[in-house]
Amino acid sequence: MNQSLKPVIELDSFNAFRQLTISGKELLKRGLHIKHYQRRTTIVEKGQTVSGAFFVIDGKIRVFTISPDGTEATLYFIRPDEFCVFTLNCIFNDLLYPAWVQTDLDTTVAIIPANVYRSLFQTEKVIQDITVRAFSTIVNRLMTELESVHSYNLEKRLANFLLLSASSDRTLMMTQSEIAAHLGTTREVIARMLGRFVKAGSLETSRGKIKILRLSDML
Amino acid sequence: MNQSLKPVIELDSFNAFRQLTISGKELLKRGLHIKHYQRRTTIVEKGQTVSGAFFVIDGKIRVFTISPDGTEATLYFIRPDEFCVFTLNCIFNDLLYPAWVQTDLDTTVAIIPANVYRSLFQTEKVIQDITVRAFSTIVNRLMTELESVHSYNLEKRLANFLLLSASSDRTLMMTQSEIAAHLGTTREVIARMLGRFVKAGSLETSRGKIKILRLSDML
DNA sequence: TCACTTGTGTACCTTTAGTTACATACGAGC
DNA sequence: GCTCGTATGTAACTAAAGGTACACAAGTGA
Repeated sequence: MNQSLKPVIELDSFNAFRQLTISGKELLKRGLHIKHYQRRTTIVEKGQTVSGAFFVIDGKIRVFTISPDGTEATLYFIRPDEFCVFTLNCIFNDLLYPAWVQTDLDTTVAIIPANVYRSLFQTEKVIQDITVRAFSTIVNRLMTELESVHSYNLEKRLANFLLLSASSDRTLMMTQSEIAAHLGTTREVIARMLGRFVKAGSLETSRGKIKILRLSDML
Repeated sequence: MNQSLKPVIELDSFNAFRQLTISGKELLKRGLHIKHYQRRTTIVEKGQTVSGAFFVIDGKIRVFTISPDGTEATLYFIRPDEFCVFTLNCIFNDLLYPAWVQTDLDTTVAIIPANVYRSLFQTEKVIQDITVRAFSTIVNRLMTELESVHSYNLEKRLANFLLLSASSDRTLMMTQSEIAAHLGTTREVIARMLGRFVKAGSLETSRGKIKILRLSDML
């Protein structure tokens, strides 16, 4: 593969990286790795050492925990143009990765080696800003999630999840098992709740697909 | 104003602030406010605008949410020498404060106005490092909390909370209602579980006080 | 000492969520 | 159309946690 060309092309397409100084760009270019993963690939496991900062170029990544009994629960998603904050965390504090990571779609990731990222953080204002903004975002997401876990019952959280996950045509291509994994519960419970929503006329379900009809009744 | 002396004294007692440049120290000194609060005082409410970065000098602060039905749940504590990350978050993103804050003990707080903090962040390496470290810490705490909420039942979380909160003599001066507020549940539930622990010989309880006898049986 | 506030113990009931166990439905590929 | 793996629907049961209600105990202060 002619990978040598690719990083350069990719780099210029991000506002963030375009604002680097010349020497910053040089440094970054030398260290950067681009990786492609297929949908539903586990790319990091809990306890793994982290080689660098993960930056999502394209696709979508899911960060989740697995409890002792095996049920998963999504902590947050990483979308294009975002850093995986846990990798930043590991880099700055020399920690092991604290969760599992899976691609949710076909995904392209840029990996900036730890020492390169730390150097850039020292000297490049853009990187400092991006870092702080990334941490900010994730703190908000985690807090919101924690708050909603303790404030709302599963039905409300499910409704909320459906609304947030639905595409613009109010459709959601996802199986009940997948939904259950996001919310940290089991398939049967989701089936029961979706059943109630269907009975109330709020949803239509079919195999691997949910269509939202009336949002108002759900929340 | 003869307040000008106080910040200087306080300032020098922190490693972090001692490492500031001369101009950084000047800037900080001009803007810094020191505030004292009594134990159990609500110092920030959700939705409030935040004037600056809160730094705990002495005492202990509790950051918590309140759900629609009125039950509280502790998100995390802030101890001496730590920043309140949510205030940093508000400062960098111009947000309203997302939770409630109460002093847990008599507490002294340094408040660095938003614009001063942002300036310092631009130029002072120490502040950049402190900021990132503060964010790191909180991301870890929130993630751990989220993980344990979804992985463990209330009894295990209670046991864990007791062990972490107990002083070195394995004693905890706290009422059942307070414990309930930390874990986001009700007093009765805590009473029931403590009752079970007592029956099992793991604890001794008296009014406003819990003594841990055998930790091993609890986890 | 006595009234009062605050904290504790506990019994009973309800709701919510997780578990077990099947029956059935869909749809891609032969 | 038929087959088979995967997805869904659902009923019955269990467990966990919250809610109600009240008795009682331990300090507090007039």
